[in-house]
Amino acid sequence: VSSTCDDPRITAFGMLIEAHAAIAGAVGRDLEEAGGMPVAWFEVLIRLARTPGDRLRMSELAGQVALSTSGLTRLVDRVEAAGLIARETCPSDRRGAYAVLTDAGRDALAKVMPAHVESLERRLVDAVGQEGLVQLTEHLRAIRDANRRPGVTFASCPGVD
Amino acid sequence: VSSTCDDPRITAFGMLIEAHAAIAGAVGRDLEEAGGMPVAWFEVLIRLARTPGDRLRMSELAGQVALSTSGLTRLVDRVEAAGLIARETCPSDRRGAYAVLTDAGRDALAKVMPAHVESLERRLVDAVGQEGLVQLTEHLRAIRDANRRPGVTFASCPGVD
DNA sequence: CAAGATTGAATAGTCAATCTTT
DNA sequence: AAAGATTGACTATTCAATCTTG
Repeated sequence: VSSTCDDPRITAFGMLIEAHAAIAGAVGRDLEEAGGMPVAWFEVLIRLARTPGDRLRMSELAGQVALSTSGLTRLVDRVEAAGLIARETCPSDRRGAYAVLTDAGRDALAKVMPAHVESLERRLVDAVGQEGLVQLTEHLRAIRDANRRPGVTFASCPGVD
Repeated sequence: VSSTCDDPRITAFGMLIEAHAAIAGAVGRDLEEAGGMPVAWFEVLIRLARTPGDRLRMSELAGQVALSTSGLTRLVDRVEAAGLIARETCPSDRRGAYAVLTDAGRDALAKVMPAHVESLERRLVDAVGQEGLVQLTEHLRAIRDANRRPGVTFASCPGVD
């Protein structure tokens, strides 16, 4: 039975699932402690902060945080209710909406950032090393790019991956 | 604002989230097509098939598939209802339960395996290469090991990572 | 009373259908 | 009629509480 079970591809895939769950869980707990913020919220805030104008279209943001558009709508609902982001209708295309970082959101982000970076240093860099971090990032980027969702092409907004 | 936002540690973490979602989604869709089986079911079956006796304690299995014990209880409920695994009480400690692969489960696994491996070859190996796959696996293993959940130590059952 | 597993209540996510604008 | 976003119905997961056995 076991012949194909130890296939390196299957092992790699299983490891991706385990590693993701382990570190997302651990970093999430760190973040809750530090700033009382779910890791999904942080991902939204940081993606916005990285973008010129501190704003991103809903679809684009959905792709970046790896959620369906409906999942993102609900996540944005929650973060907006907390006052950390706001919605703005796109002036040039009134079907579209932007999620925009508020001042409170910028502050919240700045507040948790040091603890978060320290958490990542400990949980990520200590595990794989400086050099490993670079390798790992490139591999993961290749995997992401090779497996983007069919629908989520969306090429507007300047590409700040 | 943007200074710390492009920190390589933050980028790496974000990439892990995106890559995981992208490939888990894609492979999951492939698997549904091929064998009509959710990827979570496959993860359960393969972990059992890799173990001597084709059985694993509930807690141990929970750790391996990256679920809480209650999450695993429910997943096992579903897979058991489909007849692919069965529960057995542990003879030496009647608090504990084993999840055991059934013949039907072994068959189902064998049936989807070729398509699954082909899917991984395309989506994983084509993206990072043969050599990359090995590097990636080791990095992920390091991350997993460095961030195991506090409660999920559980040292019984022979260790077939 | 601690450990292993399960259950209840609550949360977050998905897919399919809908609404608005192009 | 297609694109962007939202909503409704449903599924899967978690945390906290419970039950059983050691």
